[in-house]
Amino acid sequence: MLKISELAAKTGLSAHTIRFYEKHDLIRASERSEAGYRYYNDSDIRRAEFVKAARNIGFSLEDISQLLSIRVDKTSHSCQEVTDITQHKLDEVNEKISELESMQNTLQILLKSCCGGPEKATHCSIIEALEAGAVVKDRGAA
Amino acid sequence: MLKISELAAKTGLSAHTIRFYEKHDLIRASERSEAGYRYYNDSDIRRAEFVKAARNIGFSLEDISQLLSIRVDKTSHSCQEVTDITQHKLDEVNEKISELESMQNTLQILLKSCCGGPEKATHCSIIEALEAGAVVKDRGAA
DNA sequence: GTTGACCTTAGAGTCAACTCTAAGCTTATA
DNA sequence: TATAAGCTTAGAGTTGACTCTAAGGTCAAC
Repeated sequence: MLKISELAAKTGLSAHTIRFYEKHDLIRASERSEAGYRYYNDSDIRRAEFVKAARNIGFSLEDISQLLSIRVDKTSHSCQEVTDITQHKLDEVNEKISELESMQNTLQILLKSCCGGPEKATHCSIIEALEAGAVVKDRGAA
Repeated sequence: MLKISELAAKTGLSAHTIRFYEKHDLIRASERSEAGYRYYNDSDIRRAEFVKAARNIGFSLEDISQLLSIRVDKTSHSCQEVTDITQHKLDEVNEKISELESMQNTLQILLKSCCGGPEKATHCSIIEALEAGAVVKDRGAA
């Protein structure tokens, strides 16, 4: 049985974050001491580690909430539900990557075009490019 | 001279956003009608388009604020100041891309490992991987 | 027996960049 | 002239994931 600071040390989450996750039903402390201190058993610890692993991969708390409800009752859920969540996350990640690569590209071009020296910025090609509307791609309603 | 909705149409920003940018000193309306309506002249419009271009590339409002102060007094600033801002942004973008690629990688591995079918999730390999601590990389204090 | 580290709670604050609301003028159109 | 579209303001709300605060109770060590 671990106290909250011990669970924090074990998972790499802060005690604050653990309480915050509890409020959102992601982590539970099966027991409490008489004084109200949280105590985490093995099952609680595994659940907390599951949450941390999912978080590291980039799943949102909402995603994790769904994954947890699958985890606690595996026979009522299919693999497809799990892959749907995972695929959806991958789609999001892929989209963000392309947005960022587009920015990366433009930034690299801008950097190459500019001397970057102590010269006055009077004819700075980066400023000029922005004035000319150095358009990459409108990120729209993303 | 354009009214706010016309500037909005021209730049692709919303009127709300234009007012919001004004509050943050990014965009100005050089004139106002007697009733208080904003009117944008050519210089205002170019400034607004500069802001939009910089925003599309991914610069923060804070970055843009700096770029604008260079733009309005180019002789007091050097190209190096501009490339510093740009390089810093590129570094940020590069870091986010690697984080996302790490997530992408893990998600792809997870998806490949799972049947994704209508089978019960009893032995779902994605859930199992998360239980085993499918660690990618701690995103730390980023 | 007292310091200091640790725990509790409810609730507020943070960040960035919007986005919206309410209440009330102004202007253009039919 | 009436209606609708458009403009004004200050200020509040949104999103997601924390992060911190205040005020106080608990526990281990010296």
